[in-house]
Amino acid sequence: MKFEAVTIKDIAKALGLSTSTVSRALRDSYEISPETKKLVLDYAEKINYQPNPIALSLKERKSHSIGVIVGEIANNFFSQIINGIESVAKEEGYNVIISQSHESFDKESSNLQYLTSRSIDGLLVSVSAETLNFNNLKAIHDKGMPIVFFDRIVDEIETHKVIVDNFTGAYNATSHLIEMGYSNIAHICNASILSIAKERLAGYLSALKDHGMENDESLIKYCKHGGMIAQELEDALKELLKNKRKPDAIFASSDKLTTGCLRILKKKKISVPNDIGLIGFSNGDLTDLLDPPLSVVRQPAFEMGQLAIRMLLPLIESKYPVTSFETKVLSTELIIRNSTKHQPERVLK
Amino acid sequence: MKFEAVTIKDIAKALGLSTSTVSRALRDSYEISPETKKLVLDYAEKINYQPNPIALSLKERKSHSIGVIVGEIANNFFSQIINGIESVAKEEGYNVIISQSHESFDKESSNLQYLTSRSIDGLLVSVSAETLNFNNLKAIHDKGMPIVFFDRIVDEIETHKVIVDNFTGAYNATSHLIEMGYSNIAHICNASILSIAKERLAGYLSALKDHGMENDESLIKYCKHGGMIAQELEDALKELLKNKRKPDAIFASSDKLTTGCLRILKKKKISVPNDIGLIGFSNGDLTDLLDPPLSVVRQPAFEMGQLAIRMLLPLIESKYPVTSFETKVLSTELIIRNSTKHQPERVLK
DNA sequence: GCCGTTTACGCAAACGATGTCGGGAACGAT
DNA sequence: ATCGTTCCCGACATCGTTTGCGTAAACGGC
Repeated sequence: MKFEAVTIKDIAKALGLSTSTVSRALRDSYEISPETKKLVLDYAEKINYQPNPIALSLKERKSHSIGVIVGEIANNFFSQIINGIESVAKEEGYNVIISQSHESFDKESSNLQYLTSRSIDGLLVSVSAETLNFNNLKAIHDKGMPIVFFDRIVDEIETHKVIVDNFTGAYNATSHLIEMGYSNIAHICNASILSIAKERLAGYLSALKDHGMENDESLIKYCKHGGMIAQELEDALKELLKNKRKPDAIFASSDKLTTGCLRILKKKKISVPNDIGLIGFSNGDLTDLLDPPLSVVRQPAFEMGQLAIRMLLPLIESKYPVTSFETKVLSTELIIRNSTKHQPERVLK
Repeated sequence: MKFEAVTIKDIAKALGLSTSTVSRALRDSYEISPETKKLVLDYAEKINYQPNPIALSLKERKSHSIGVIVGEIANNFFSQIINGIESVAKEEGYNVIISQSHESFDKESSNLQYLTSRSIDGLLVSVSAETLNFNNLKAIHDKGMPIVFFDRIVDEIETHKVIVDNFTGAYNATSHLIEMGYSNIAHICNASILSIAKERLAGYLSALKDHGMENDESLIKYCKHGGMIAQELEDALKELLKNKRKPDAIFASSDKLTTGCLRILKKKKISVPNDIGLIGFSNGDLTDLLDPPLSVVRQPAFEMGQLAIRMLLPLIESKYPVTSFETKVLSTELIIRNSTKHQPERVLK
């Protein structure tokens, strides 16, 4: 059963005008007399005329839709980003089509394929944890599709990018742990190929070094599915706990890894923060209510989303290929709560 | 800068054929000779031809997009529903356009307006907490737009609907509180106009009655913005705590209200579950890690999403108006954790 | 009264694809 | 040789809208 819409032709017929006249009247062209304009406008209003966006898209070769690829919308970080994107998109008359990679390379590829086949005007992408090569993205970009990367960027593709200062975020989180008295600090991160994983690892290492602590490779664990597969995190943690240098604190690199750690530690009856301190990147809205309340590195996700689309639109609307690109870097915020609070030694003081 | 796509014309020109022949060859029409078909198919493959969905939409007067209106995607309940919707949509070749009401009637109306102007084929709706009248929805539905309601349905509009058994969910939650020894059970719910609020209230009242407890109006509080405005929940709770019959347990009607209660009670240093027991509808994925772990009524959100779109598609694709509708009711699940655990009296036993 | 200019509108092509119709070529049957 | 089929394929219209161009009518200047 279809939804019958009124077209410009209906107006033309009803008023005894041509479609061109109606079209121009609606667009307030100088070629149309004020009387005719009023006639058309009033009638259009009366029958609630809505221009058909599909016809317009065909004519303009622009769909006014942009595709967004995120890990999963259930993740607060991404849902906040999407809110930022949508707030701008709506203002500017763009549609947003969201697709989720669920951190799988295959899903990401098929989403990419799907989105481009749906003729979108541009793409906002945060690559999945599993992504090993960027050939698909590169091919699409080379064909002229405007892309802006956010969060998990791709160095190999030259375009605008929006990230946070992952290095400093990780540096501060690690330094905080050190200052709280933790000395064997483990780091659980995403697949090592990811930009965010590299930067956060570097921040972690730099903080250790600056505080005169040595780097111990056995305290660094990679979760190449970003924690989407529960087992990989469980294995990583198991290895850490069996490690001859046993960690007394964990810095986790993502939302899922952080809360995942907490869940496993609880199951193993390991007390946070007394046995092990825990801090991680997270934009969850319940971290303050957890047991214990989590110390987190928070990212300005809403702003990232806004910025990303604000950078994308000029690429879409530019008549000539853009050749100069920039990478915007936003700051993270360190929120200290009880999960990194007291070391046993400190309690005794 | 635009993304130049290859069209059927390019193929026709390159092969010295007409566009109609190419079109038919691609659609494997019997009117085309096997040789020509192979020629066209091979060439199309080679230059990676993708049919333009916009042109198709214009021709077929179908956009192959459906609109979804939810409260907010940051809410796990809704993001799970969306996952369910997308899983089916993708299979069936439909696009999903998500819009968030943020529980505001104005935003819902403008989203509705926006979605219909984008020529969608159908609509999946869970009305906002603030929605006072359904005139907009009704007008759109009367014009022939297929709509399926889920979660928060609208009785006044006759169409397919998907809900959970809110009555039983609430009944079981309330009964559980009673069985745990709580006797002054408050209920915090959404705007009283909402279907879910009515049904859950009824379940709550019925459980009280069946256990020989009397209904006390002063223990029932409505949050007409669904907890989106922090103050309203804080006020509701303040009143409850000042009430002459002071509640020793709270049954909250939604995710946001449940975790919101917990946050406020913590701030007021009121212990859950010792001072006050807490249970609520929630699909959050961290409720087990909260302090205390929350007892919840969980809804099969993913299935609801799948069911909703599965009911919508026939409405869209039917050639004649559908006049017979059904309402599917799914079961909720009661998950018992510590937030409803022990009453002081019980501890002493 | 002739011509140039302005005003106000219509015609038709175009965007990419599909579908209806019609027709040329090849073939067999008579 | 003529006719009827069948097989392939092209011309054209169409979906709803915009836009370049053409043009009739009105008007003003001399």
